[in-house]
Amino acid sequence: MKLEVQIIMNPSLYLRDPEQSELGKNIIKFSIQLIQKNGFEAFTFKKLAKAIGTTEASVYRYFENKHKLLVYIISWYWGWLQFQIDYQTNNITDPLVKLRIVIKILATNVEDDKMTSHVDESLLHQILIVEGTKAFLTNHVDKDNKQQLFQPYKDLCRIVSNIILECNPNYKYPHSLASTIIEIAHLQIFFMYNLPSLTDFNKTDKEDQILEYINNLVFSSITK
Amino acid sequence: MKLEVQIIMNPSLYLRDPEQSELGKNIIKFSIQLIQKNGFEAFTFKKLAKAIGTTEASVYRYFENKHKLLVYIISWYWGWLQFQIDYQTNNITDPLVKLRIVIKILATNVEDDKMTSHVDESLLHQILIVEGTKAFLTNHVDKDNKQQLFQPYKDLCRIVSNIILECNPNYKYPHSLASTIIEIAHLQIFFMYNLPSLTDFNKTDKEDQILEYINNLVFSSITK
DNA sequence: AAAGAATAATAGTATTACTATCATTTTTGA
DNA sequence: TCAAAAATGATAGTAATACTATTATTCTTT
Repeated sequence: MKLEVQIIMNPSLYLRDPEQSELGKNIIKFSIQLIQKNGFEAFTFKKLAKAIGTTEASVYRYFENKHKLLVYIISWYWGWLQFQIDYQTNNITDPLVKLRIVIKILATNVEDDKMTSHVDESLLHQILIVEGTKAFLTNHVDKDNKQQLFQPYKDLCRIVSNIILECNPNYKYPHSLASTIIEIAHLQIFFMYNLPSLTDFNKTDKEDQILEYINNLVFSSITK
Repeated sequence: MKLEVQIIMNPSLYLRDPEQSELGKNIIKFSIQLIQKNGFEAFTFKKLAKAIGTTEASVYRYFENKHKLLVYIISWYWGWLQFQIDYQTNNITDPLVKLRIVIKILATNVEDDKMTSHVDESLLHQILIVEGTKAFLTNHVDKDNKQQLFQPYKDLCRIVSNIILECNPNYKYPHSLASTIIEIAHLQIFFMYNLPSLTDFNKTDKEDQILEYINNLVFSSITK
């Protein structure tokens, strides 16, 4: 028996649901590979079509444009992370332990999850580090937001902020701290690899150090 | 008598120094206006040329491409902030007070500085919030970094991290905390205006709240 | 007044970001 | 199982972008 996890996506993100066909799944799979490899700016539907062995026109039947496709795969990742958090903190009662687990999920590299056949979460995590904020750092963020495109991100933040409040019901900035954890984890990983003088981490024991830094930041702030 | 501050820029950023001519200064001035108004993605040299009343070819004599121009204005801002920090923390001996001033400089909106005639720092700050990370979140970050394009950002972080160490010589993550302060300030401001459910701030007393949040985060972490 | 530098005017190329049309293949459901 | 519908492929075309090249004009400097 093969278990498959399916993340429910906002239909505004696509024209035709990519989960419903082989071509659709290939669009997702090869997009992740190409964006991770060459970056979002260099990514075009023409190159994607060529990699898949289909035509540009066919890709356009699934996604309006490459930005929507980026938001799709990023939202997918937020949904998947939410599932990971639910799963891995299940049955844990101590909120401090829970928060520590959550931070680990948010701040360290992931392995490919075999429960999702056409998505490589490890590549996706690398995309999130470099391209994650480009989903909303646009001049049409308002329009996108009205279409609920960022709901999975908001949901994730809400879940994390609730755990923060369990740790300290009087903490004044649970949502900001949640979004801070997520974004700082990405930025510090990026800096460590690309602009190391902006961090205090070296490439041995890398993830552990970043984890320690974020844990220190978070726990000293909420337990003070 | 009119005092003018001049920020020294890395010559790799431009083909012809924009400070040395009227056209060059107009390129900077109108770039800031257009990027702030429509976002970096919608910004083109053709539109810029039209706004200035010159031609695309003339703009290309100053800057290789629009990304270099973005990095130019962003670097300019880092240089200007460094000057602000030097200036505003001069003669202050208590490092905790110093750090508090630095955080305020990094995390709140700025007013247009009359000492720099063709640069509107207030607009520039808004550009930094939305486009700042796009300077380095590219697939050519390594090449750009080797050309020292991010030196002003690194210098700024080093200065801030030194102040952090003055506060607590045993603090383990001064560089990471410095880059965290800068980036989180921008992100939280962006979220507050565009995706408020990712923050705990509302639009009254906005800057004060973000400042409080960052101060809480920083000081609880380094004084613990 | 001449030389040199900067700018303007214009044109052109390759790529990107799409849209449209029509033929072919695959799916489906009566 | 056969016809209709849906999905895909093949091809073409457009407007905008991101440049490069060429020549004419104007502006500076000695």
